[in-house]
Amino acid sequence: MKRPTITDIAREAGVSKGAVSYALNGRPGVSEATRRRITEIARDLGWAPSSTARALSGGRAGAIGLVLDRPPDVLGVEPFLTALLAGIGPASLLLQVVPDLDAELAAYRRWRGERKVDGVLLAGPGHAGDRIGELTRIGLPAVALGGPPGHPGVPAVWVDDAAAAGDVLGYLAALGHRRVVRIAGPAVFAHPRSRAEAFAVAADRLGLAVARTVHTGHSGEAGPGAIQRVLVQPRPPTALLCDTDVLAVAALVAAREAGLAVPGDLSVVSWDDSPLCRLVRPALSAVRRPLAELGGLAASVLAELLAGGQAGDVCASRPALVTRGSTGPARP
Amino acid sequence: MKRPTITDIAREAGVSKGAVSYALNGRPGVSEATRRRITEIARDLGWAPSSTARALSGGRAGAIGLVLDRPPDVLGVEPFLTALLAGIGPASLLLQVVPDLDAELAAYRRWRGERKVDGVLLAGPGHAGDRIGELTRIGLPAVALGGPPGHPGVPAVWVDDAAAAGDVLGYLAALGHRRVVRIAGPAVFAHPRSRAEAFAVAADRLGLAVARTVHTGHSGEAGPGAIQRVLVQPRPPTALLCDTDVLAVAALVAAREAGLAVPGDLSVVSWDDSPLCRLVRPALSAVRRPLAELGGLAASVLAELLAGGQAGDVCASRPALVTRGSTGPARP
DNA sequence: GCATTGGTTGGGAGCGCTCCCGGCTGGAGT
DNA sequence: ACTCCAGCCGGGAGCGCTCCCAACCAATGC
Repeated sequence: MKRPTITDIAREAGVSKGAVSYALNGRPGVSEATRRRITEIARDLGWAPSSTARALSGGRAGAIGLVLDRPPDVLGVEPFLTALLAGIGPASLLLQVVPDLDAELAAYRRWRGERKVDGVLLAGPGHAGDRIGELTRIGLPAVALGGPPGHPGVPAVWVDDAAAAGDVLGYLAALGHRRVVRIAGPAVFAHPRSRAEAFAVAADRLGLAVARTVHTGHSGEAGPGAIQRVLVQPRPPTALLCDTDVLAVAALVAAREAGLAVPGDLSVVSWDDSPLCRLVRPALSAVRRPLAELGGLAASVLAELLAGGQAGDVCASRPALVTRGSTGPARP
Repeated sequence: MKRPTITDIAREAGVSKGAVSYALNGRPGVSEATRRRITEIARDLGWAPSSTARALSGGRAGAIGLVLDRPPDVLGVEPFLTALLAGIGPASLLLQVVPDLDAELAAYRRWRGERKVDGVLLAGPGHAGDRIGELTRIGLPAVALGGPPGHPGVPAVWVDDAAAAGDVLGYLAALGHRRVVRIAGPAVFAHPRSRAEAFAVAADRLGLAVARTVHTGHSGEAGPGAIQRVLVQPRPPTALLCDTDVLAVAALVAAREAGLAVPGDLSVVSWDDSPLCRLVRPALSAVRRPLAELGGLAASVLAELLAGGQAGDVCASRPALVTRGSTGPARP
């Protein structure tokens, strides 16, 4: 019950290994008749290419890597991971979870040294430029998920935050909201500065009275406290735009504890949709980002980069605003 | 800037490739002095073993696989995934997300055919026995995460549900609860039947008046509705034990809509801890399963299985009950 | 009829590693 | 001083594939 190799096929077909290799890889060098015959024999024998042998010979590993840098309590990474992975599809994705940046870089170095992956996807909240710099020094091709764009050699694949911010603020402004605060947290697959800019630009265009951004810590507990402080200040916002679904739930909790009705006194929008948004009451209005598409794009851009093509930054399709029960007209 | 190979090291050290191989793999055949010299040169040259070459030669891929069978709306898989991965550590883990069982089996077959992985971790809610059967037919060594135990050739690694059920029900009984309903959902890395039995046995031992299990659908929306029906029946339960954190949040929502106070009228326990449990109000009492440990155990059991050892079922350390605000004395 | 061309095909050298086999060396035994 | 048995080490085959090179073939152009 040994697995067949191209040598077996060659012997069976009465040709050489080389011919079989060319035939099965669909490249020129064999006649159409021979190719068909070889293909047929390969199918009959149940042949499948040995990825290890191919990798050794071709110098490519045939896999890409993704390291999740996960300080223990950063929330909200997970729901997106599966969407992303679903988008990547059947490409071989080597995954590793590490506690900090050093371990992340060590993982890249190890993968590079052992030739386990051909390239990596850069993910997670707040990937600073130095991470990209170190990565190019290591010599691993990479694609940055969620930006930042404009980095030479490391194409970014991201979701259009400007469009999302425009949609959300436009919707809120139409409901009469004039004071909107953004709660910034550890958003995944999104570049924090890009969101900040998008928010500021959209607010400016709409002429909102207040459009601040409040940063919460990265810990799980920091969210509710920071939000509560925002809500009890003089002239509090009438709407909150939260970077993650978990922060939005925290906003719901904080509002209830401050005696504010949602959406009567306060509207809440999550800048990330998830099953959790549908589950809570009131259900959260949310921006649905095309994460599966993002994953697919990232994989194909990386593939093009590996093939030697000059891959550039690419933006996924426009995110959609899903309105549910957590948003309503501003109290006059 | 070519990467060094053992041939380079051999030339540098004035020995043969074979000696270098033995020296660097710590196996007998070279003297201690030579070994040290070779090791030093390898370090100076920045040598790292090529996993592909090693895989080709050794017949081993050096990676294990995990397929997530994810019908679009099954909730609650994600938070555990990262914990599990963190536990697996630096072992190479090939991950793929597929839409259904057929695709899952196809992925196994492909991995097997291309020799991409040496074995797989079986995960996800409700892995039926036929999945295991098909897997052994494919010929891929596997370890079942969360059970079921007692399957020849496919060792199970699981968390002690019986202990958890005993702890939770003992705690609730001590608070005066006599009617407890378990809300069963798509729990991950847990065998559903094992939980059902554990729950029944523990309830029986404590002599509880009511200890039913109510099954919700696998969809995200089915949870709240089913829970609501449980709460409005005559002689409703005074405590709910929910299989997942998301179901527990759904219980909180349902209780509020039914006008029940938590924990005044109803206690809620989540049979899975997560950051979400800490975030909501009241914070959810929960069973904390040692998932990182589970991941580590699974990886080591699989490694032993691959090494030819006769690996048996193994149970992770006892889960801990974390009490928070969602549980209190039963209303008399 | 002969050299030239373009398309096929066979042969074989790697890719970097593991592991077996046989030759070499040293020290102990007589 | 000679044999003998270890322990070390060099040499090389093999893993399954890719890809280069040379040999071959038929058809064409003169």
